[in-house]
Amino acid sequence: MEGYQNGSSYAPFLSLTSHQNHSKLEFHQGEEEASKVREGSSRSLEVKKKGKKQRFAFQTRSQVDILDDGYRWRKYGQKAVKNNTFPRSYYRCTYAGCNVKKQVQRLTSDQEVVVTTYEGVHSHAIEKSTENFEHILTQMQIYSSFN
DNA sequence: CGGTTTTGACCCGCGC
DNA sequence: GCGCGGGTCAAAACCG
Repeated sequence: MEGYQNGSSYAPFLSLTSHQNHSKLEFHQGEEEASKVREGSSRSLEVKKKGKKQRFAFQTRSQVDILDDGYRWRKYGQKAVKNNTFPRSYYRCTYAGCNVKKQVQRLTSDQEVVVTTYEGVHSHAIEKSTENFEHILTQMQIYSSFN
């Protein structure tokens, strides 16, 4: 992580935490993702991104699944996971060249708790004001599931 | 009319 | 080799 640890630049999505030192944010620096090349198929999709895939998960108490963090997301899938009655939604940043993914999941035990997982780093500025999301940050809790 | 959501199919890795 | 679990695609519906 270089460049956005002081909040001077945009973190994956937590730029607004610069003044909120209350929450300790833990980034999960992703490992290098191996190149995935689908061969022999009608669609030859190659993911040759060298790869730093940052993953970050947290949970909030919200009654709505969609947390507006200032970016524009396009939903590309929804799948139900085992051990969870509620489905998990997959979103993607619609900015060109910005392949940030985000996944929202709701706990089956606590229906009010929504687990949001970000994956990747945004390479562009936020369009909307983050005041809304900023308020969410104050109540959000870091999901310490990584080891 | 354009972008986004929806929803089932497809695909892939892993365990048995 | 097959089945399961999870992730993604893509075409049509939908909404401003």
